[in-house]
Amino acid sequence: MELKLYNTLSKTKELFVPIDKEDIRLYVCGPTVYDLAHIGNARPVIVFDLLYRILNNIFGKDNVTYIRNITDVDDKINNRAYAEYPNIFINDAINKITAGVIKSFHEDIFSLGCLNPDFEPKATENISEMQEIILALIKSKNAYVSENHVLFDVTSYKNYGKLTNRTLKEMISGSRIEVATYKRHPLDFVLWKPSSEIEPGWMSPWGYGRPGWHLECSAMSTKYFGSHFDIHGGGIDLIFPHHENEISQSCCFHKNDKMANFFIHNGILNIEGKKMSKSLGNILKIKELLNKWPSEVIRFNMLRTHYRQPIDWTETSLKESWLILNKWYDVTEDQKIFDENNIPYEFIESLCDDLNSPLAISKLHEFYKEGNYDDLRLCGNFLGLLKIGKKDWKNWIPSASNIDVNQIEMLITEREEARKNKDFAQSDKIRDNLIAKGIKLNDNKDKTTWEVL
RNA sequence: GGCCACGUGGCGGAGUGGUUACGCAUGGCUCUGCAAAAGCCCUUAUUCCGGUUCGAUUCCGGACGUGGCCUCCA
Repeated sequence: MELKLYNTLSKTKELFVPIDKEDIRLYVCGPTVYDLAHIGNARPVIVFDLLYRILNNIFGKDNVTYIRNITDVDDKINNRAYAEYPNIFINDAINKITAGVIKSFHEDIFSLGCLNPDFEPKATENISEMQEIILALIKSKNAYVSENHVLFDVTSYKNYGKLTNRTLKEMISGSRIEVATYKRHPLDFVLWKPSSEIEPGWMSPWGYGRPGWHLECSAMSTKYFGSHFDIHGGGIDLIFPHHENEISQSCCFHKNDKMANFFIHNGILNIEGKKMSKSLGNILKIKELLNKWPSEVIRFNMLRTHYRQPIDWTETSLKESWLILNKWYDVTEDQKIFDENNIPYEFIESLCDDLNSPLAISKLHEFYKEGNYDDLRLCGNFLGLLKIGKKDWKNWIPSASNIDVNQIEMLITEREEARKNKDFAQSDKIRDNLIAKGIKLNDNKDKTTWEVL
């Protein structure tokens, strides 16, 4: 099976050819762990989980290595640490913050059905690796020391701006930031910066300080993957400066012309047509969504839009996602076990065309229509859907609700009696009372089921 | 200002140089104590203006519109 992927480097869809088909290397930029993950954070996690599943399917799980790092050096983390633990050493305060956020992040994405990466390195655990790169870059004159900072000299790398598709001149013309005095060129970026006594830091040849953001991915990808790997992924907003700067550092350090063969970026996510932002107060946490919807609704809703398109995250589309899954769950048979290697060609083929999940999902609709429920379930499972079992799906209730399942069952039985006795006034009264509580009854041929509105 | 992406029916959302997937909603029918659910069936679309072509929604150019990046936001 041929896999085609859109490569930001070339701005075209390219055939994916692994560097070594027995050692395929996928590196994805993970979260900065300053606060509970929001639904925008979930997008790359779900998208690259899908890519990981496809790579596993084509090349074999043992031949694919997936790394998703954790950024735990960041001023937003520092600010929380000062505020919440003012009386303890800053590095310890930070650990308390990040440990909690990481735990929560793991819970969230486990709920969303994402496979674990093989490695999940943290910036704080790779400080010496980053320092090694800095030393080498200073030696090779790609970096310089200035006012206790170490900066990367963007003019020293001829391909700077290639990923972003902009020249240095074009970037400066659009620049709105004030240029720090210690920079030779306005776009030079920090590899190491000094920390005050109250800021987190590590000892280094350039004094007590901390690394710049971009450096961690160069250090961690080098550590696990060496100088050159297959795919580097992340959100589209990471193209500049993050990935551009990573490429500069890594290529100068390794004396390479490529860091990764493919750069893949997912589109942004809006909430009800608006960008998520603190000022609008519309930052939607994954946990909030998990309280309101079965987790597969969230995952399915994400996959219904192609990963490179912007996605508008709305209540309406969540409802529609729920409706479709509910329809599919009606025909699943939990006991059946499938051969995972027997996935229909047309389904995988859709996914192999640059992860065209909407087209792949249309195949599921066709399977449903044809009554081919085995392939529906098999392909659904591949996408991480239709996995929880019919009973769990049907009995799922929002965690915030005060719905009493036993009471509902009792009322249903009571209503059945009334209906048998043709006491429709009574039976309708029971149904209306439940509707008022947000529970809808459906009288199927054999029995009555209920669902939460 | 620079760079980039996008513009498809009531809504969501794919593909394609020649009958415009798929879903949701709407409408009709079947079933049903009623309602719902379920099943069946049907209708509606490629922003505009040029060009290339026998033929363009698809390729090229332009206009208009929307959005992203140029700030350590995924």
